[in-house]
Amino acid sequence: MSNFLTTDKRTQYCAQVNISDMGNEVILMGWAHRRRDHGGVIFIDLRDRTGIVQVVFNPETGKDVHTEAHKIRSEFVLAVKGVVRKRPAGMENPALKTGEIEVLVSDLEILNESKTPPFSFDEEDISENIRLKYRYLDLRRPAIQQNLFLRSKLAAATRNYFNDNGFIEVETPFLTKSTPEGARDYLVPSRISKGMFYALPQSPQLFKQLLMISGFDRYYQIVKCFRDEDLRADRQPEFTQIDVEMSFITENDIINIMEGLMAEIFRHCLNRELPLPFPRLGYFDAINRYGKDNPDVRFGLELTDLTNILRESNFKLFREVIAKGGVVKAIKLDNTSTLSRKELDDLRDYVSIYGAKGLAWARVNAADWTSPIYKFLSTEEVGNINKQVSASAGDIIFFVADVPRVVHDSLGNLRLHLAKKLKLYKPDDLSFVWITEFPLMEYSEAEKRYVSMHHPFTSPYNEDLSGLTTSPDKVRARAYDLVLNGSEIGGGSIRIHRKDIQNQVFSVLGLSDEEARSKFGFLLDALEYGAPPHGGIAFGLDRLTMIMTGAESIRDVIAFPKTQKAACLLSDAPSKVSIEQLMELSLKIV
RNA sequence: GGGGUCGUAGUUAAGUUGGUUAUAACGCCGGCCUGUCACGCCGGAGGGCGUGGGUUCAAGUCCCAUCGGCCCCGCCA
Repeated sequence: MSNFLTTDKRTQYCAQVNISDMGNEVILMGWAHRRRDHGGVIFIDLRDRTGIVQVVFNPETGKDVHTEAHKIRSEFVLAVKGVVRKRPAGMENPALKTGEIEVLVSDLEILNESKTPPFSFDEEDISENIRLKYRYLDLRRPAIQQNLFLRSKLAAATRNYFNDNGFIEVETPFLTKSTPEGARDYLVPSRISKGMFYALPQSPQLFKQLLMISGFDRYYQIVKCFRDEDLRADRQPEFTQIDVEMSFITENDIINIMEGLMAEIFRHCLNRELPLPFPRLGYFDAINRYGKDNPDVRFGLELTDLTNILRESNFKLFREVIAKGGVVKAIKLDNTSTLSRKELDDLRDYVSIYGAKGLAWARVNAADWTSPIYKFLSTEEVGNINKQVSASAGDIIFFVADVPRVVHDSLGNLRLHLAKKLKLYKPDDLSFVWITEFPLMEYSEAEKRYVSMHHPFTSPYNEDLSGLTTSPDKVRARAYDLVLNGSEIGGGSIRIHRKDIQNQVFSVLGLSDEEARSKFGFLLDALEYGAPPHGGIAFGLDRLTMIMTGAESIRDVIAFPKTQKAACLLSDAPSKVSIEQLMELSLKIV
C-alpha cells in the first residue's frame, strides 16, 4: 500500500505524462473528471490544472484496486500510482494531449469524495448566477483557468519589465482620504474617530505624485482600485491597475517606455511581436473620424462630415438641425451584403439608444439612390454627398443629423455595431493607438461648471496656459490614452508640478482655496517642496487580460467577480451587520 | 434613476389560441457489460414552473407587484 502525500509524492502533473515516461511508474493526483466502467476494466479521466490523462483499473492486474475504483464518482479527489504504457493500437485518442498513453493503476487512494457537482464542466452555457454561486467549481473549467494563468503571466511580465528598467514597486494605502472629482468613493467608517470616514482609493493618484516629490523617480504598482459606480461587461467595482509614475520626463518618454511594456507583455504572454511605435491620434481627430475617444481602428467605416454640403439644403430636417448649430455626418458601408428593411429598422432602434432621433439611409445605385430622403435632396447634393463619402453603386450610406455629441455617439457606436455584425475585422487583430491632446476641461451642464476631463492634476500645454481663465475648454491637456481594439486600456498625463498653476486650475474648476486645501492640501503643500516635473499612466489590467484572452466579460478574467448589482453570489456580500458592529462605529441605518 | 432580456427537474432547454396525471436531453441512482474516451444496454427516482398577489370554472401560459442573472443608457477613465 502506498503512502501518498508523505513518502509517495506526486511525480508530475496529469497532462505532463507522455510517451517518454513509458514503462515508468508515476504518481498522479487530481480529480475524477469522467468514469467509464465497463464492468471489467474501468477508465478514469484524471484531471488537474494541466489537463487530463486516462488511468486504467484492470481486475486482472489489480483486484483490490479495481474494487476500490468502483467507488469513484465525478470530482472525487484521487491519488494513483501506476505504470505508463502505450495504449493498444487503434485506441489512441488524438483529442487528448496524453492520448497516446495511459496509466495502469496499481495503487489508488481516494483522498476525498465529492457531492455530485451542480453543473457539468463541459457545458458552456450554464447560467451565470449558478456559476458565480459555485465559483470554486466554475474555476475548475479549463477555459477560466487559462485566463487566470495568462493574467498571472501578464503581471509577471509587467513586474519583470519595470524591475529591469529601474522602477520601484511601492504600496500605497487602501484606507485613505475621500476626494472630490471623479467617481463615487467606497467609504469605510472610522471606529476611532466617530463620524469620520476613510475612502478606498479610486486610484493611487496623489500618493504616486508624492512619491515623485520624495525622489523615487520611477514608480510602479499593480494595485486594486475601487469605484462605486454602476457595472458593465468590462467594469467591476474593484479592479486592478498597472500604475506608473516617472520624474524628469515628457509625454514621449512615458509613451516610449509603455510601448516597450506592451511589447514585452505580448511577447511573453502570447508570443506576438508588436509593431512599434503605435500610431497617435489627436482627440478631436478621433472624435471627428470615429465619433469616440477610444476608437477601434481595426477597420475603416469612418465618419464623414456633410454639414457644409447640406447647410442650404431644401431638406428641412437637415437644414434646421444645422441652423441650430448641429451637424450632419455619415458613414458609408462598402458594397455590402444588402441589409433588409428589418435590419435597417433595427439599426435605427440601435442609434436611438444614443439619442439619435432617426437614422437616414441611402442605397447607392448607378444613377440615383434608393432612400427615404432621396426626394428631399437635389441632384447636386446627392452628387456632392456621393463624392464626399466616395460612394459607388452598391454602397449604403447612413446619416445622422443632430447636435455633435449625439451624432458622434450614435454614428461612433453604429460603426462598431456594423463592424461586429459584418465581421469587418479578424478576431486576433490588434490595433493600438494613442489618443493625445485631450481638452483639459469640459463644461458640465449638470454641475454648471467646468470639470476636469482627466483629473485636476493634469498639466495644460504650456502654450495654452494663457487661455486658462478666458476659454478653459480650448486648453489642451498633456494627457494620453492608450486604446487597443476600441477599448481604453490605459491613460495618464504629465502632472502639474507648480503650485501656482495647480491653484489656477482649481480656481477654474470652481474649487475655492479652502476647499482645495481641505481636499488635497497635502498635495499642495508637497508641491512647494521641490516637486520635480513628473507624469505617469495607469493601465487596466483586467481589460488588457480580457482582450488578450478574448474574454467577453471582465468576470471571466477575475477569480471572484461581482454581479451587476455589485454582489458576490459566492460569499453573499454585501450583507447586514450586527447592531453591535454599527454601534461601535456610531452608525445608524436610515 | 431608466430601457431591454431571461428565470420551468441537479443542468440545459421545449411547453400551441389558458384545458386531463408538466415534456426531452444530459446528469443522478440500481443492474448488466474487459478497451472506452460525450462508452453502451436495461430499469428507476427527481420539479409543480423565481416569489407574492389577482383575473378565471381552470394559470407555467393573462394582469400587477417583487426578487435575482445578463446587456445597455445615464454614471464611470
